[in-house]
Amino acid sequence: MTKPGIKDIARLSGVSPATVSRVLRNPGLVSEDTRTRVMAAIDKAGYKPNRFGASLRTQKSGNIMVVIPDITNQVNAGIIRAIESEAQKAGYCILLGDTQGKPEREQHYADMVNSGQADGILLFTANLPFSLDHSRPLLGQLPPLVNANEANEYDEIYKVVIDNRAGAQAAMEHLLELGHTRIAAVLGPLETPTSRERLAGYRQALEHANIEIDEELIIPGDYGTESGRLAMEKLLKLRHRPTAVFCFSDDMAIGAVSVLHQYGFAIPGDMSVMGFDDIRYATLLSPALTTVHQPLEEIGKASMQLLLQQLKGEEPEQRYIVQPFSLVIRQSTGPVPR
Amino acid sequence: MTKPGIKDIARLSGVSPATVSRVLRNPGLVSEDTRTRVMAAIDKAGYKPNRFGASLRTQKSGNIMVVIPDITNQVNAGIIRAIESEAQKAGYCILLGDTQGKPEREQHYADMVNSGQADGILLFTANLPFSLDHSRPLLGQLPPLVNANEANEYDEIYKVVIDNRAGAQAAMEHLLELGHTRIAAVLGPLETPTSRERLAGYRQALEHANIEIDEELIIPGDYGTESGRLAMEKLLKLRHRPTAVFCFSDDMAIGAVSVLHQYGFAIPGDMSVMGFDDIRYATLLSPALTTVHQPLEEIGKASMQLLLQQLKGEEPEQRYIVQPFSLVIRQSTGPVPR
DNA sequence: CTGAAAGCGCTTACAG
DNA sequence: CTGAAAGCGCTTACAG
Repeated sequence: MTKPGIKDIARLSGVSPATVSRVLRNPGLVSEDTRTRVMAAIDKAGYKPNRFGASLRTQKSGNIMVVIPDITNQVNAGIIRAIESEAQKAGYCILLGDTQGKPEREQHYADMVNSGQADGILLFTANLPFSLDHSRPLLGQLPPLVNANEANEYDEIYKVVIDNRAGAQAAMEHLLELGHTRIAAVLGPLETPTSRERLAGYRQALEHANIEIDEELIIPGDYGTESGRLAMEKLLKLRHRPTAVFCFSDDMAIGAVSVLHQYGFAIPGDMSVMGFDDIRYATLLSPALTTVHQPLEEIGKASMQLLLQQLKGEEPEQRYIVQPFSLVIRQSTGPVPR
Repeated sequence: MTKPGIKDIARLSGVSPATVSRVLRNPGLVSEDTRTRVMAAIDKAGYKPNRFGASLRTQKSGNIMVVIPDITNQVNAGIIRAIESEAQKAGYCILLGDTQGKPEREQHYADMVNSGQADGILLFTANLPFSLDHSRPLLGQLPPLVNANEANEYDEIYKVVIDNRAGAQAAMEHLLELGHTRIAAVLGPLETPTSRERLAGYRQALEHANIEIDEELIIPGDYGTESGRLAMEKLLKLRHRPTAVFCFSDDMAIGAVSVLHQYGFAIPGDMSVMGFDDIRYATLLSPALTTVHQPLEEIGKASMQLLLQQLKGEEPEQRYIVQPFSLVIRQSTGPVPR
């Protein structure tokens, strides 16, 4: 028999299709005797319920859309891994949407939720690709949705984040304690609240230390390795160079380090380098990278749980889940050279 | 109106649901006049066809299952990115299945194709998670399927690969030309044909050069950074150390390099290190890693195209697509120390 | 070029 | 505990 259907199983086990369905969805409603008989037929025939029929009836796809700017990014990939694992446990599948940073693709993936292909959406972007009527409460207009590791401007939206400002402050305090006063910052995209928060932490730490902020030391970046390289090239051309640089991502730190090595500078002898993220490679660099650790697995898990609660129709008690960061001091930072 | 259906659009534009469907699926069959009227209604109402209804009728999900052992791996992630992009262009969505190396999860994801949730499957693993009757031709028993970047034992199965043996040989020849004769190999998992091919290339190159193979220099590994570290620890303990090491992945090379740095060895002064993959970070290491470049984007594209052809019911003319590798010589390899 | 009708494979409220 | 029936939202062969 090719591809048995629910009717085939019903016939094989001498019950109605309704009962077969119950055995699968709601076994408690069926007598044990019937249940074993039906299960035997299902196993024997290798029956897999066709999801379309069920989905059409229940209007649930069993899918979750994950929208991400770049899957090759280690931070994103680490979070997705945890998300996927949690989703699988809960019986959901992950639909992957790599936007490559393009808003129209974001839109396209958001539409899949509208067309019922996914029951909820996990967003790694700051942008909210849904048309909103701002005069009405936001939550009623949106599908089950969680922002993972990237905040957005709407307070009402469920999100899982770390305290980026405090993370940046902790990083800066470490550098300040080492005696650095000329500390450069290599930023992430300033459209993202995450990056703005880190910048706020940077400024705040310097202000607390009564160090005047030199805007020349604040270099734009996009979290990518190449922008770290470019930023370091710029910093090295300055007449009055910094003695430490705080990169808002490990990738940028890796780029910065490669430029320093290229020109023969010692790290941290000539310049200290601080990253952010603690990706898998951070500890393997030479020197091993001092950085701010983000708990990717926990962020992924918590995001999924927040979404799962919404999917069940529950109202999660908190809109924000803040995961703890930690400062990981390795070998790329050291005392000010003199 | 909440969530307009095809009937709503039909009523709004004064046609039958059948015609609305035609406008969307097969506009050529509809008069221009009707088409514009219907399109206007669709736009106005913000109608998105519900995929379940269509899927149930057509028995096509519009999804492609991608089964991958580890999404955080840079090689996999790079290929997926291209796959996702191609899939999107062709109107397909990607269902992501990270198996975390567990066969039961592989099985689970393969089942989604059986239950109709995906129309085809892209496999990054050597294993074939389908029950097969080996007395019958293989292809009739399988859904549309492509092996991406990892071969398996079945010749009949569509796959996109590079010539791993030749890649390994090219790597070895480079080291041999530099005068190395004691060259260690750090292997990938030997269940995978990919890794076995690379090992064959390693052996072949040494044989061609009339160098006796020292089995002590062949260290098992799993492509991960940690196994690269472990392998290098072992090699350094040898009484008669190698002067070069060929790691079957960049990740292992990165691990090996970190151990060499840790103990103060110069690269390539004391030991040359060769990788395989050319991940994004290879060029940023210090020293920049000499490695075998795999064209990830092309592999992803070709895999998707091979799958798309099957999905259209075409028979692709070739079962194998072999993508070109290239040897990228950077700074981590140099002449034998003396 | 268009419409009426059948049916894809399930689930579930209803009745018994 | 179980069955008959309705119906989820589409698509498409058929008829005109």
